[in-house]
Amino acid sequence: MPKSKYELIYKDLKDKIETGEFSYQQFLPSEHALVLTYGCSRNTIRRAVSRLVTDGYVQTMQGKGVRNIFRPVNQAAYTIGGIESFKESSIRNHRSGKTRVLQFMELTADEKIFLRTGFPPGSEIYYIQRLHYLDGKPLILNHNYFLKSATPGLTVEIAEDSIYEYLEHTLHMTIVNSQRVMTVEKITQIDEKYLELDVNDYNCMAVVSSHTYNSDGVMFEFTQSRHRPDYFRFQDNAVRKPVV
Amino acid sequence: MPKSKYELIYKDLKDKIETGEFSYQQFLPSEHALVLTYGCSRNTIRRAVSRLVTDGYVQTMQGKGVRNIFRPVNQAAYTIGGIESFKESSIRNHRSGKTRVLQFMELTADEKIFLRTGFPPGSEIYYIQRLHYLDGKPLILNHNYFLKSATPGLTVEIAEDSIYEYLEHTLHMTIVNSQRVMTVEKITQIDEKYLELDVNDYNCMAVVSSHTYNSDGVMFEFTQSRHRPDYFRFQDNAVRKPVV
DNA sequence: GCCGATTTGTCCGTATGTATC
DNA sequence: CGATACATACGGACAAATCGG
Repeated sequence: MPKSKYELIYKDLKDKIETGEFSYQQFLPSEHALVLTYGCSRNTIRRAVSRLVTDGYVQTMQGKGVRNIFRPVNQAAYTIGGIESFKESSIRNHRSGKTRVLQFMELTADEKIFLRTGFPPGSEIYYIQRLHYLDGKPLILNHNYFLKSATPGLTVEIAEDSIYEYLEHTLHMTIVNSQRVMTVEKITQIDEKYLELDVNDYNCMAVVSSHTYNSDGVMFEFTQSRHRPDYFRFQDNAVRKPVV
Repeated sequence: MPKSKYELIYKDLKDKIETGEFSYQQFLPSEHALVLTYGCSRNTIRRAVSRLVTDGYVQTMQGKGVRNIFRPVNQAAYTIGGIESFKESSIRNHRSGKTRVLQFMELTADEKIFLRTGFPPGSEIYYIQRLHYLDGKPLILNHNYFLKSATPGLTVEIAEDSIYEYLEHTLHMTIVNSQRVMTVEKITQIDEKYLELDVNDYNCMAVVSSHTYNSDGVMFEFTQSRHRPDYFRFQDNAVRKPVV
């Protein structure tokens, strides 16, 4: 599939920044120069550059130019702002990921599940408990709740590989956005057992809860990810906006 | 100061969504209709809507429309993606915030500080320890390192009010972006003392480390924020991008 | 301090592509 | 198929900030 022009330019500039073609603190070519280089309109350049800004790769300054502020140390681990499956981020970080399914069951949402997940009572749900290993170490314990009507045909085999791959490639679902909340919670006996934790060492952990939507506007997934505290690391680039 | 047109439209739509003018899952007026309503070009509408998308307020769907997916429960606490001072977020959440300065000193960066903060050895630094109270409860313990050459004239009085206000309004600095990393760490005796924690209850906490840049491309601040685990809550909206 | 050249920021109008209904 | 809606792309205009002469 041919990508859009601004995405190609974005990717090209990103590569050039990552490979050090522009040094730290150096200005990129002006928008006008990039227009000539890529043979496109200024708007298209600006779209590509604005993605680099949200990635924290560059900063733009009116009257001056676009400055490279990328430093290679940033590559590490998980980056907030995008949605990624465990399999995808493992590959991106060149690590070997494995997934073990601890539980796989179908259930009907009751009041208690409604309060936890937001799925209305009576909804048919797949509940899956999975353990994600990175380089042989159990790092993340996931409690997944999938709305059966939106994600029919889930199996243990799919859950062991990649549920997102199944949803996107087989069911042709389009995953759009995910509302996430990060908190710190006490570890449970289940965490202790499967993540090989010692409650005398760490007694709490990072928990990421997410409500995920598809392009039909359906909230089809609620997931609670429980992360080993000593390996948890989330990155983010924040942009200062004028106070509204 | 007159804001730009797309910002005004963004704010207006955001208000209408928050006050429930559009119900959950309902479609907003089409871009064309909004063009007529606001008397502007379609590009301008699209810029406003795209900010709502990154806020997680709406999702756009080609051929269909723009769907409202905002739910009031989202208002809570701190939202990732923007840079906000403690004072600003207190006001935004209609809470009473207070700041107490525990330490205020000037020092010269050595190798150890360089490794922790990224400020090269020899840099003149303000080191400030501050405790942030919300509704009378100590919630956040901050270790601030400010580059003296970029932030001259800091005082205890300023640190008790708002350092960002001083930097932006008095020094006319423009704060651009902040690279943040979230981790979970063991609590220290200092945390225990000032945040009124009991190590037998929680023995670790959420830590947000940030490197902040101004419009001169200078990394002028390193801050480590240590959050009470039982009150820590960070929100985020992630948008699924096509795999690159 | 002023002026002009350069650079990014905002805004407009238009055309075409693609998805939905 | 046509109508509608969002997505991409182009070109042009002017504003605002920066910098050098």
